Amino acid sequence: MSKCEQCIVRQFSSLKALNKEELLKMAECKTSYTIKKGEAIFEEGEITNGIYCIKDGVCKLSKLSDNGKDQIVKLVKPGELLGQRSMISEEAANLSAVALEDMEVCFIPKTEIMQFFSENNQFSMNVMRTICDDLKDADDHMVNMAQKTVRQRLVETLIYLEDTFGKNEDGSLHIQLSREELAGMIGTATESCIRLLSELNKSGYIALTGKKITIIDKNKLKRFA
Amino acid sequence: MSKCEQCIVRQFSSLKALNKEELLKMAECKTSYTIKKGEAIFEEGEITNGIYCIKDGVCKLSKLSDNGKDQIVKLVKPGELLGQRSMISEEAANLSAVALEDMEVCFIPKTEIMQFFSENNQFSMNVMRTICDDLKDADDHMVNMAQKTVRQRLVETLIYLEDTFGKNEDGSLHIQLSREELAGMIGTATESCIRLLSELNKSGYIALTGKKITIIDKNKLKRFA
DNA sequence: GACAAAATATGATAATTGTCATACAATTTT
DNA sequence: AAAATTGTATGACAATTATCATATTTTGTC
Repeated sequence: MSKCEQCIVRQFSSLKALNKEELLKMAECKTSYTIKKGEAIFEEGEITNGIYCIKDGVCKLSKLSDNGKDQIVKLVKPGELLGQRSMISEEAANLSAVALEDMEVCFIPKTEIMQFFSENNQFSMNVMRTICDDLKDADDHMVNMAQKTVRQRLVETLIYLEDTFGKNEDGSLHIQLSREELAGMIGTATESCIRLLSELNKSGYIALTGKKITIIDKNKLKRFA
Repeated sequence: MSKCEQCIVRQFSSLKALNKEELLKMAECKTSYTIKKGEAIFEEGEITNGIYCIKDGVCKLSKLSDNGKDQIVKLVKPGELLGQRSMISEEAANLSAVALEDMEVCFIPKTEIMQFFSENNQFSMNVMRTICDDLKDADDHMVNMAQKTVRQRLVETLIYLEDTFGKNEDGSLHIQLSREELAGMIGTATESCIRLLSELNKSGYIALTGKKITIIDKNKLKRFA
């Protein structure tokens, strides 16, 4: 069992407010998991009874719509926590969490977290702030979905992916999404997504090499949308 | 200055966790306002430095999109609190709050609320839970915006309005929204909204009498969408 | 009540987006 | 290595939705 005290990603999450004693307690009750690309950490409707701290890898949070398509609501990076919302609301998960890469996550039981809540006010405030940030992002995202065209959403998503997850040495987006997943992020049909990528490619804003996507001129792309 | 202790709507908000002493303190520092229909409680970008408790009337929370249209993110009823998110995140308001009816609201300064946070754990948990509920609603709303047609969104919004705000004696929706506002809720052009209402009217699912909208058969309408 | 302004309604048309079909490429399985 | 499966790409077409123009109705103001 590894020590939470020495875990680097913890510094980036709400958990940074925990003191030594609390970290030792947490290290004792946590469970570590390895999740393979494509596997689910939890699924919509599942009761989780705790939260997951992401140590390594990226996952998607998505929801199945009535039309059978999976809408991706958020991508989650190392250092972030998963399942806080359902735990606090005492509800089943509203979203599914599926690994986009191989992942390492730690599970911390609800009882433990609830105790931190009642004893460590700074920790509570951190969690609250994180959820508030998520709410702002969700509201903004919603407005974009409602008011922007598919092309605008695609362009903004590509820029977001580069800014958030970085590029490979060859300049292509580091994070690997299938066309279907990209379509699920921007909220459109897979074919429409492919078609628009094609168009951006032909116009010279991006380059497509296999599944790799490279943004050629970010500012030009921004202005175009 | 009226007593918070006797305020009925308080019972429906996170504020129900406050004890007698805290309520007395709050009554002393709160400010009551009357807001006329169409007036703003606060605007996007404004620094609020506290929260508003809605005593009477309904308001819309909206955000101006790049295309110049106002997207309505949420409607807020008596008993609910406004401005919690920006206060906790220590940011300017992300949304504008504009009265849809004449309103009565109370303003409670940030310093006061922050003290309740640190001294009353139940209150903190209540606020957290409310924000978690908002986040779930926002995520679901986002998926709907991304995956459903304008017709589906209109139908679901009409049903939501009846379920949430009730009907008049004549059976029409109690809450009065302009066509532009309704379009702003479902995320579409005003003309498209009007056209679809017309269509639902001609098909007998709803009745339009002036600005009044009456749902004729809720179940049939649901099935239609 | 008359006028101006705003809101609602409808038509015509264009643009966007989704769906279905099919082809091709890449990946996995046998 | 061949076959099967899956993912990507593109064409053709239909459906949805936005935009612009223009009536018509309602509301507010003097």
